[in-house]
Amino acid sequence: MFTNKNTYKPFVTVDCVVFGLDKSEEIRVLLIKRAYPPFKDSWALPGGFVIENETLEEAARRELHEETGVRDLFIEQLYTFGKLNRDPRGHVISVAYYALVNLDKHPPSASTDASEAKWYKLSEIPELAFDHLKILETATNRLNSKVRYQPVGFELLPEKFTLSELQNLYETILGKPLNRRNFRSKFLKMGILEQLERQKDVAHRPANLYKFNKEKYEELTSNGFEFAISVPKHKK
Amino acid sequence: MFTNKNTYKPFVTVDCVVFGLDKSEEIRVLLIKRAYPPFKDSWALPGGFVIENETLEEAARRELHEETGVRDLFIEQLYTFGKLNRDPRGHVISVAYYALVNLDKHPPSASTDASEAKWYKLSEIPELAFDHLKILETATNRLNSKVRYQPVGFELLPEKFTLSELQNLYETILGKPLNRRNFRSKFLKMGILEQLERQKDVAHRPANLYKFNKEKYEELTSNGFEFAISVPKHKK
DNA sequence: TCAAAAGTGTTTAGTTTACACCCATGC
DNA sequence: GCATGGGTGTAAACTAAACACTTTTGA
Repeated sequence: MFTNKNTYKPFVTVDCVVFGLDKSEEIRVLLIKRAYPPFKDSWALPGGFVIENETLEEAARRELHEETGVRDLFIEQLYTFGKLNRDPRGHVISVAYYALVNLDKHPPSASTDASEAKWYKLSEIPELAFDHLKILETATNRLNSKVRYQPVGFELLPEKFTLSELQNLYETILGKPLNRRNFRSKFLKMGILEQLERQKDVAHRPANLYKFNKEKYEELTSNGFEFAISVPKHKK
Repeated sequence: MFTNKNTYKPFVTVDCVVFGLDKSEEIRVLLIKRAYPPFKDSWALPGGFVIENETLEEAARRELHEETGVRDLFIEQLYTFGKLNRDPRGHVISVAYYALVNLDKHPPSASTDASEAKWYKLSEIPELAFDHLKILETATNRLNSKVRYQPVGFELLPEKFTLSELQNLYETILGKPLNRRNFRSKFLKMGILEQLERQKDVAHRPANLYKFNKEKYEELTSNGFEFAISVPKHKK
């Protein structure tokens, strides 16, 4: 070791903002009820201390699995929070991640470490421990800009989805109504959706199902294609 | 303290990618020659350990000042690097920042802690310590997308600049030639540039000088304006 | 036959791209 | 008077936005 033995070390945690889309087509966030102090019994983002021999992303995935049972989801680093008084235990730096998941695959249940885990609608977030509200706000902002420039929305949908479901997702995340015809033609013209069979047993004209063709997306991208969803300026 | 005394703590450092624009209109990066092991005498990004009672951004600004003498520049968090073997001293997590600065204000000199500091052209980066090349690549990618969607380019220019200087900057960062008339009309139409007096003592028709009107930009932004510079797809 | 959601075409406005010539200055 | 970079107008192609009616199914 070359470092001075007295080199100061803050604590390092990871926290995860897990976004999920339920059947009612609302975005929800996974929160856990803290089983131990500080903030015992408060709602908080799943997360915890980074341990030895573990990268940050590994820590995020481990904590998510331990506290909520979910595994193998789309995850990306969000921001690192290092304000001095964000944690009563001392100088605790939190590397925040956000994750996207489809709720059909990961139903609202599974809790092990934490005393409870629950999917909350964005409009009904309870008071949160630490600076977790700020982390959550940072994550929703990031999600909002991310869906416009990268095809991450599909992570929230089931593998097969209708164009209406896709549009609903975008409207929910962007908080604005989008024109149906423009939305459809835009996505279809991109050529990144693979058309599948039609819906069955719905009480209306059955919609076509599609899946996201990742290979095609990557091929187009490497040829200069840029994924972008424009948001009308004058509609609220 | 509520934490178990045995809670594991990695080291936490900050590293800064400082971009500067010199008079020859090339982007340069500030590197320091390391005065101590590990990687003694190697070139590296300025940075160092986070100390007590200090936020991450404070640490980044302090290290920058100590090692290179520069102060008060535009700085933003980039990404946090936490791979296990990125530092021979053990588990060292680095929170990276990037900064933008005009080289006229901060000439290539000032070194205190480090044995040497130097502005390198992006095309002539020497071998770097740790994973600093990766951090630098992450930063150039970020700068590339950032200038397209936020008016940060002005941070690299002197307060008063010509439209040609602005265009040069964009061409350098984006790595593509832009059409002069389209570039000019686009920026002028935005209404975020304030026209000043003309250049003096140049051996050609003197150009108009402009400055970035931040208040105007913020006013427009709050009314739905979105800053965006499109990059022609078919030109290399 | 009705309700419910799917699907479709066209016009208009705005933006992006591409292009070539004259202008003002110092030397 | 010439070299140097500054400055301008316009047409064509494309993209975004706005709009209303018909189709298919299950109940």
